[in-house]
Amino acid sequence: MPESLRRFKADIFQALAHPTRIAIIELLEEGELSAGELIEKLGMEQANISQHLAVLRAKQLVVNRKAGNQVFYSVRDPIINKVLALMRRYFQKHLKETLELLDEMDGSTVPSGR
Amino acid sequence: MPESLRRFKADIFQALAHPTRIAIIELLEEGELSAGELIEKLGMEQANISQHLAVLRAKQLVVNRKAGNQVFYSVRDPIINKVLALMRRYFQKHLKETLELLDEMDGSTVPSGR
DNA sequence: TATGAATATTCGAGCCTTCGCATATATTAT
DNA sequence: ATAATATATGCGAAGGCTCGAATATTCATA
Repeated sequence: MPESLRRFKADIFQALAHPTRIAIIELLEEGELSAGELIEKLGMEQANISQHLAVLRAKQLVVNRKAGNQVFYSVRDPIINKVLALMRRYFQKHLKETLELLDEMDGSTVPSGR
Repeated sequence: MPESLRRFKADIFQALAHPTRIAIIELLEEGELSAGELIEKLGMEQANISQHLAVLRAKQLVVNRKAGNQVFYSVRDPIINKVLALMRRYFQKHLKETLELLDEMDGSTVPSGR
């Protein structure tokens, strides 16, 4: 497999390699949402979300549809949803180690039992 | 879903977001290989491959087994292979647009046309 | 213990990404 | 044309990632 194709895949993973963008895709799994709705649900800066949407658009992970003065986004291909679903399965399968990893990587997340 | 879990997923995607690391995982799909064999097959700097292996290890995408003075690597969970297989399907499905994307993103990949 | 082979780690420079802020564009209504 | 709302884009600082070179570590063998 040529390097350029690997870079193409790598770029898609790169687009998914941000918590906010994962949140966006996961919100869109249930159906299309306007930029404004995404901003509201995520509770982040408008410009910030818009930039992340631009990244997802550039890699064509999402498509947008204009309606009036709003722009609605949706996931371009359900394969992407399947990828995220697989990741959820992976996460559940390795839950214990995941929690330990999260603990190591970020002390603020896993204090005591709970 | 809490932010920490999204970051966990994002970190895994981040680990996959590099052409060399994708090449490593794809080589390992067919069975375990030693670090030296990977270096040879990939034709890159030893230190470079070792660093990428360290990233994959840190995110637990690969596991390693020591035998003598060699270290053999293999993919930890076939789910990861499935993810890459899905990406191959995604690529094939959108081949045309992919080529256009590659063209836009990196002029060196597409010879003729424009 | 010393030596060589295999692998890992550290360090610094350059590059890319992310965020916040400001500004620009587009659409609708008045 | 102007105001109001929705969305996008440009810019700069801070932080993170990648590479190559040098160094360190581990193991087998003598």
